[in-house]
Amino acid sequence: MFGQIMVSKTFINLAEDKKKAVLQSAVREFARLGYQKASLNTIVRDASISKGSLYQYFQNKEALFHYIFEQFVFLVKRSVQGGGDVSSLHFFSKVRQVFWAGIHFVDYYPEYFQMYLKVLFEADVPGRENLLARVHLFSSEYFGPLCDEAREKGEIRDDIPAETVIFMIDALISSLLQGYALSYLDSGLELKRMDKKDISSQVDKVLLVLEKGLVKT
Amino acid sequence: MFGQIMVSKTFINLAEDKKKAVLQSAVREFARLGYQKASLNTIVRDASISKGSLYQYFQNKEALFHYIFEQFVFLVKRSVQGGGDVSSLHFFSKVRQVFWAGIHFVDYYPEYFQMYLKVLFEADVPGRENLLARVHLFSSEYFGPLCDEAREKGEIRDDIPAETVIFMIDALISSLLQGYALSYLDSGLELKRMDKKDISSQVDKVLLVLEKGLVKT
DNA sequence: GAGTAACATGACCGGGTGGTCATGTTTGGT
DNA sequence: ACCAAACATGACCACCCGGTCATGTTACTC
Repeated sequence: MFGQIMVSKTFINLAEDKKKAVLQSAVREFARLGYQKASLNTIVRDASISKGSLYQYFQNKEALFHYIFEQFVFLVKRSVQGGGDVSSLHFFSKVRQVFWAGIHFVDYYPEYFQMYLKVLFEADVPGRENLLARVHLFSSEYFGPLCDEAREKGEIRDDIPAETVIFMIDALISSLLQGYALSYLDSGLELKRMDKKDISSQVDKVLLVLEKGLVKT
Repeated sequence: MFGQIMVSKTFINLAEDKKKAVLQSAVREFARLGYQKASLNTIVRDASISKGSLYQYFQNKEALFHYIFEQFVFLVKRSVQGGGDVSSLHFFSKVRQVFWAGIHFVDYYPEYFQMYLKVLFEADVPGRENLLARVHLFSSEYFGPLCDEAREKGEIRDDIPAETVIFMIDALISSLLQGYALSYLDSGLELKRMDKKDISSQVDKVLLVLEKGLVKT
């Protein structure tokens, strides 16, 4: 939709290697410093191109950034939805799948994820509300039907609104991924140091509480 | 402890009005733009002082920022601990108290809270890990004993480690406050538009799930 | 009221920024 | 072989930054 506006055909037609180098340098810089502080000078130096070329590919800093964020959204969707057929699973198993999709995303695209976190808390990113809305829209479009279905099947209680359930799942996944991606955000779990098996049992514990509650039965 | 180093006695002896003006301008600017992008020029303009004066009060930008963050930590502690005697309450009532202390904190000190959020996701804040560690230390020092006690009393199940419980409470409180403070972080609850009564019932629902789980009993 | 110490001021500095553009180089069609 | 169009280059621009410092102003002591 924005494709034609934010990136020139010169860039589209570029050799694949060069394209990757430019995108990778840009993602890395945006992940490191956020939108405003990211330096185009650094990006062009890292990507071994000239500044003039960058401005031939993208109209300006904003267009470059939006192009990369679009890539991020695409990768997120593919990660969550590409996890194989899920329709036969129990509600909590589906939620577990999403937890794991998140963990894998951070593993495969750590810089994209960190860039996203930067956008979350940087005030003057152009078009930021739209960018974040797109991510959140995906989240509620995905979990909303899941909740409704689970409620119909009687898998979860019906005196808690779907929005509240989504909120809690969102909060727990976000915090878990943030702790996993950035150790200093970890609130005591030390996820960064765990191997996959320990992380798995952590996720299981969180889901157990979500399912059965903190009070022993 | 750092008091003598990071702020001059000239500033301490300043007229209360002027002191407040300087601090307020600085907090506002750091909240708006984060550490790196915050402009000392803007701060001195807002506070109606000269740049030279600012440098007579604080050694540099970093010292000013650390002084303000220290204020933040002090205000947080006072907000959570100053909520009256709590020792006789049930575990979940205590947790509810902390939720409310957070809501009130955001109401009273929105700029301090936003500044804190900025620090969370800004990479090159000097001494950032220390700053965040101090906040998190307080959180686990507060909730740790609470969990242990609740487990002894049999108020919560004993097959979930305290760290996991703290992680979940932390995640839910953080997300709730972030959604409350910054509407674009809201994941569908629209907390920003609620009155206190609706927020209260939202908190209750989250705590109900935490207590009894999502599966109907 | 003179003298001095504390405090206030803003022009100025080196450096980095996003963005521009005249110039040079490569490419491909004929 | 030639030429035009597409692409690459980096010096350059205006602007803003954090930080400095010579100079001015205020306040207090005797």
